[in-house]
Amino acid sequence: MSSPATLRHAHGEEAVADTIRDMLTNNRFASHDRITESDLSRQLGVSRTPVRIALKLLHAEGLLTKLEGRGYHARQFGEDALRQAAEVRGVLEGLAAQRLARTGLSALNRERLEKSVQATGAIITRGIVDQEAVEAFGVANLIFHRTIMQGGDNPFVEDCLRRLKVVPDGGVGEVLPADRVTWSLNRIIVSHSQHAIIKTAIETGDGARAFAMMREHSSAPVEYHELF
Amino acid sequence: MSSPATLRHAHGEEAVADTIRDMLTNNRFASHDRITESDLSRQLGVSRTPVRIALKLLHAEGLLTKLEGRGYHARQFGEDALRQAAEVRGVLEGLAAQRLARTGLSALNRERLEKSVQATGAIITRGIVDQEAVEAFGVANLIFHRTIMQGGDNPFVEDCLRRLKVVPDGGVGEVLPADRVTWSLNRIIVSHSQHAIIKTAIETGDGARAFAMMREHSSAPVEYHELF
DNA sequence: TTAATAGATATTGAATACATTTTCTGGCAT
DNA sequence: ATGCCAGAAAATGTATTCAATATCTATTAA
Repeated sequence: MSSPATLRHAHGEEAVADTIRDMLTNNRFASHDRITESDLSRQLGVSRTPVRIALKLLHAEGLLTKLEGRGYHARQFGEDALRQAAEVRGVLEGLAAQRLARTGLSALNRERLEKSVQATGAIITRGIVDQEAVEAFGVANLIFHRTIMQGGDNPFVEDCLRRLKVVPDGGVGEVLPADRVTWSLNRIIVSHSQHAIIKTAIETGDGARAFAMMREHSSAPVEYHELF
Repeated sequence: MSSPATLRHAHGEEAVADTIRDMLTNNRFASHDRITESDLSRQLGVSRTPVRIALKLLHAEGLLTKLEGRGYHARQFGEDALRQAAEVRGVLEGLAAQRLARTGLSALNRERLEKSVQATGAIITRGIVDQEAVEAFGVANLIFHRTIMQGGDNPFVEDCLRRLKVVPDGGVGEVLPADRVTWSLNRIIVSHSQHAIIKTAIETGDGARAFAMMREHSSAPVEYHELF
């Protein structure tokens, strides 16, 4: 899935931003590389104007740091960035879960959570942690988190959570890749149990429990890999 | 403090964005006004290029909604926007306070909180709620909230809180203006007590209390004006 | 009166040219 | 060696132009 150095979709200004964003998240720039409008415009085969706009947008997104007169750098995230992002994710997803517990689940959201929990349960019953299992878990996990995020029905929660995506593996429902974590059945069992508890808390209208468990679930796993 | 329809600082592309931002927050556009590049460029006396970039940035900030082919609208915030923003502010400031309780206060931050609490205490001792008192409260309140926000030492918290500023009166430490709330000594007493409790919780390292009280303090006041 | 349509208009997107500002570089004096 | 300075180079900011697309409007046919 290596993205080309030229534009995929010939048209569209957003396409330029998307392309550069991909280049950034795929570590196509070394940390010390200076990123300038002219360089990129040559590289992508478009004029400076759309590149200029794209760089400003990406800077506003937090993916680029400005070098004031010498271009941009790909923003570097330190060791603690993932933890910091997880803390924020925790309280925001917790808030969404709490609200959901208050307002009650729609039929659709209820089914989504149900399916997700069933899917992770099935992985555990099968008892084998191969690539297929990890992928299936990733899908179910994403559905679970997205349902809660959107179900919270607060545009600012979603807005803030979107900003955490600048951190590699820091987005909502993203699962640490196999080269960063050793996936074990234990980890899946813990996640599954937490999902199930959160679902129950929401269904019984126990907002405090939904908040606390969701917060724990969303922010702590960064530390769990010291456990298993 | 009516801002002129032309640019203040002749130079700088950011100046264009700042000017338009001011125009937006000062309700210089009717809700149905269509905002287009050409119109604004004429109005501000600059070419379309900087206006174009400014509009895209403001759209990314969430201040404008796109009309796809017909310009932008000034984003309208419904009745619940202030409450939704307050909920998010609550958990984020709560998180910052909790972290601060863990890591401990720097000498500077400790002094800031101390001064802020003393200032609000003095207002209560004086016992008169005139304009001077309200302004003094605003200053002390802002210092208190900013100290906690920044002291939490999590760039994502600050980043997310910054985004809440799109909501009128929704920013950190912003106090509802006199035309939206009747300021009473009661309200100030409640705020002061909460500040004092939060400060104590942080100083004694009681993270849970710091979180809970800060969350309450930052998100609930929207509802308090039904009390007093 | 309504619906369809073609031309006019408005709006955005991109490229180019130019201006301005800042940084980089090499040489010179101390 | 170190600091300073001037010219060159680089980078950004703005204006203007052309192109593409979408919207609006007036006219016509049913």
